[in-house]
Amino acid sequence: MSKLLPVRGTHDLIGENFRLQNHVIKSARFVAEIFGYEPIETPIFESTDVYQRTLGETSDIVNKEMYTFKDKGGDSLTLRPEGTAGIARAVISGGLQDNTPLKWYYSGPMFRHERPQKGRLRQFHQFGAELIGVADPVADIEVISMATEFLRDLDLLSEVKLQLNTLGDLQSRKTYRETLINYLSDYKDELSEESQIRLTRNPLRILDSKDINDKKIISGAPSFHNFLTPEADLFFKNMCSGLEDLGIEYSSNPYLVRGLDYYCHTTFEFISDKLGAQGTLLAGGRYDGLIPMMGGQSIPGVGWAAGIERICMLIQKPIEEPRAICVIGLGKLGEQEAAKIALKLRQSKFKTELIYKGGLKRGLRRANKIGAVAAILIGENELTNNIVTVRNLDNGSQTEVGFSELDSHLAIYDSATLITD
RNA sequence: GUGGCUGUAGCUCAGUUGGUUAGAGCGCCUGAUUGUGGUUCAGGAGGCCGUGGGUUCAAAUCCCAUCAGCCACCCCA
Repeated sequence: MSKLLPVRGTHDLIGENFRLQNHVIKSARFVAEIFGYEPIETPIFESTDVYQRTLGETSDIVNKEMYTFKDKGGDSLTLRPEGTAGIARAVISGGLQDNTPLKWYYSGPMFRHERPQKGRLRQFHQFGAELIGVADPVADIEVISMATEFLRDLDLLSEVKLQLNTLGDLQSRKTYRETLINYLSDYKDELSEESQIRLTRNPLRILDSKDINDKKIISGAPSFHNFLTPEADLFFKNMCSGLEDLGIEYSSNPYLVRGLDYYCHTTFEFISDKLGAQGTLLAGGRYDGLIPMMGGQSIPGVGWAAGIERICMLIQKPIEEPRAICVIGLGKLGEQEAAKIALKLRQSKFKTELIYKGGLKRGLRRANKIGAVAAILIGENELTNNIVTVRNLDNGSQTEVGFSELDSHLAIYDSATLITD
């Protein structure tokens, strides 16, 4: 047993797992490009206050989950725990506030110091999309529609459910917050320990408590939707009907409360029941207050982020990769020729595996192990006759082919072996 | 940060009420085939039984501690 292990909550991404993640990210990029979004990459760490100011003083992310450190100049820096705050910072830093709408997508690692469990890591990957500068619900609709198409392309739409809620505008939230505290105070002693703390810090979050008793109390609570200002109510209704027009199925969950402070109006989550306790695989909402909160102009935004690892957990079928052609040279001259042929194949974009050493048997065994479609054999016979032997590894048939006809002969394997992107 | 479960070969796991050289399957290596893979057969390598302490004539097995992993709470993608 080695003592050299990856840091808790991190792991190495190798082979199939890596390919699967790449596949998911590739699908997401593809959809984002189709929707007219542009790629952006912000740094993996930011000044600590980028997150501290925006995520909310009461959020757990700020309170206990951030990887914060001082650099050699004494500045407090933080490994990004999520993507949106950094994007908002980039809007301001880049002087892009007059260039709206900004339509961006990003992907990369995020860091949170949490206790790892199923679907929860300390370094994990997100893909996200942001639409900045559009106050109308068309933006919310587009962004949700994009998430839907992303999941459809991955064949996951039947596995997930879309839940929607509105947090209203500031006015709505303020009124409701008071009403809720009023209501819950009567039950204060019956609430779970955690919810009693939430009551003073962030009462809205009691709404999505998992505690059975809390749920009972909440079911009698006044409904948020009755406290929406007419504007907020209209916003939500317009968005819902827009989703319906696009044939997007959703259910309304009045208890869906996002954890981060900058959300307002729309919140949504795509949820699966196959992921254990961490059922949310893609979530987002509207954050009109974020950029002004950071000192920028009053620019609205909507967006979402998807947990790549969580999405990967739902994908069962293996990713199809091109199969290789193996080039096996025998003897010194054979090996030299093999290297030349391998390069030619590679220049023709065939996935090519050059066998470095060992005899024919070893070479073929390796070819079989990596699932190659064919092996090209170059030994004494071939060298003296200026040919190569092409062995079809699926049926064992062999063909002798002249050097010049090799490319055209291999065309029969094109669909299996060519690397196209 | 709190709780529950689990640590035996590269991987997945057996290991009876403590008892002598700790096993299997898969994988790996060699050979049956010195120019022919996948199947088969024969053989081989690989273990401080997570770590440290304790009980005992004797510990993979019982006790304590510690570390790690998983799952859950919390929170979130």
